[in-house]
Amino acid sequence: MDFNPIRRRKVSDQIADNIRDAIVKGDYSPGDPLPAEREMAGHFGVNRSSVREALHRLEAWGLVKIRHGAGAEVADFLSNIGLEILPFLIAPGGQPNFKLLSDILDLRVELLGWTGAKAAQKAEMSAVDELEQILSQLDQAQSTKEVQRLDYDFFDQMVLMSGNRILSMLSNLIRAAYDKNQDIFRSLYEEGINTEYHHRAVKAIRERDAHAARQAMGDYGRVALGGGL
Amino acid sequence: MDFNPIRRRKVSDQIADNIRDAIVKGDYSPGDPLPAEREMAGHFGVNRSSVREALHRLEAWGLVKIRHGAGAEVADFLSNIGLEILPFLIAPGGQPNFKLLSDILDLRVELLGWTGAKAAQKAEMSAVDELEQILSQLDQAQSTKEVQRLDYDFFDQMVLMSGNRILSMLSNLIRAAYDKNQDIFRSLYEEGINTEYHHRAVKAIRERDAHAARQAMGDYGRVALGGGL
DNA sequence: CTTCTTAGATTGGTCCGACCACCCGGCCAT
DNA sequence: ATGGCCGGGTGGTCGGACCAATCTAAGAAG
Repeated sequence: MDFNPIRRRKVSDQIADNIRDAIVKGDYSPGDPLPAEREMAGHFGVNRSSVREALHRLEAWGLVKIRHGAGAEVADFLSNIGLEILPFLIAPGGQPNFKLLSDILDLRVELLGWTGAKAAQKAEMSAVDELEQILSQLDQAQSTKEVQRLDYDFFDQMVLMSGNRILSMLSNLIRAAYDKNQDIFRSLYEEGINTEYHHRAVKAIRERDAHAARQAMGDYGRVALGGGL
Repeated sequence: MDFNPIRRRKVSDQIADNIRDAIVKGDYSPGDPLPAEREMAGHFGVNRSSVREALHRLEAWGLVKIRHGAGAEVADFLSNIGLEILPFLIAPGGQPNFKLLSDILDLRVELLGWTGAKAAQKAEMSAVDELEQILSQLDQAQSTKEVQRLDYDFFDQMVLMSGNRILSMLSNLIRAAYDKNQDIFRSLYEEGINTEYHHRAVKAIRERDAHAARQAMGDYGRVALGGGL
């Protein structure tokens, strides 16, 4: 038996994806009115309830604004938008948004350094062992894909060690953005990576040297990631 | 004209608030099953559609997980949760979550410094003028509430000047968390604030001295904000 | 006894049609 | 020009029905 899995998606999910893509691709700009619920339902050939559900999900994500009696319109982008749709903003319609990408990398570089420092202050030694284990796997990794995944795992583990929950949430979002656009970020890893910085960071964390850990991770972000774009 | 606004809330909004509060207060823990939609509808005396709408909004925020045929359960908190509900996590049931508060302040201090540095690099001079204007208002402010608001405005303006959109989104979320819990954060401002750091930061930004700007804002975060909790 | 099957009950997903609440624009009397 | 009225369009809620996925427990097979 070797059939493809049956992919069953909720109607409302598909509708939501449809509208979301249309918005991030630029078919609708902030302030533009969206078609009425009844109209969309007719267009898609589904019940109005499903359209409503989709529309309300997009509203919860901050993409659209719904006003009773006056219809729905595209919300003011990038000001109050939920970070959940960040992954979809990175490459709308396949075209990478380089300004946004560089913003993300900038922030990540900063957070890398801080995360290293915090981890050095708070980490349990058992967690450091796990971090070292990930690093050894990273050293032996063959494929680009594997290197990419382990590099992210390394950062995730460090975030965990920092003990800051907000940072965890934020890291999850950035990770989601990376995962959904793997091919775009892959180019950063195609020539392999230099794990010298990782080793410096682990050493610094083990010695509880926050300053050195910050330096190591910050250098890594600037040299390995920042230069790639 | 000085009337109070008439507020009319959607049924589904009230339901969503109800369930959200029950969850963040701890009446339901991650993994716990929620009552069935039909049951809730009967309990609240509303139609099932409204309950569904509320439930799906909470799902979009990452608070609950809905499985077709198996009911809804509280999602694994704080791992994949949307940052939109951060404001409600700060003081569930009126009890401040000090661990979370300190996490937020920690992150804010770090971001303050970075924001200052970025602003020094990228800011338009006209924006610096606006920043200075906010600061002069801050110097003359009388009430605690006013000081609090202007201090936030000062930071917001600097975020704008940094030009990083991700930082803007993040800053909006933190600001929302502050606004919804003003009374908790007010204690930080009750003895007035020392605007020395603000002045140092403005001066550094005007001279495009990124290092000095980072130092000034970082110091402010550590001394004025970090010490209060 | 344990394990597997299966039928029924439970729950979320979708649909339909109806009505209410609200917003907007145009028309009219003032 | 102003305010009030009204009608059409829109989102919000309702109730009821059926479909689809899941769970549960009784019964069959070993």
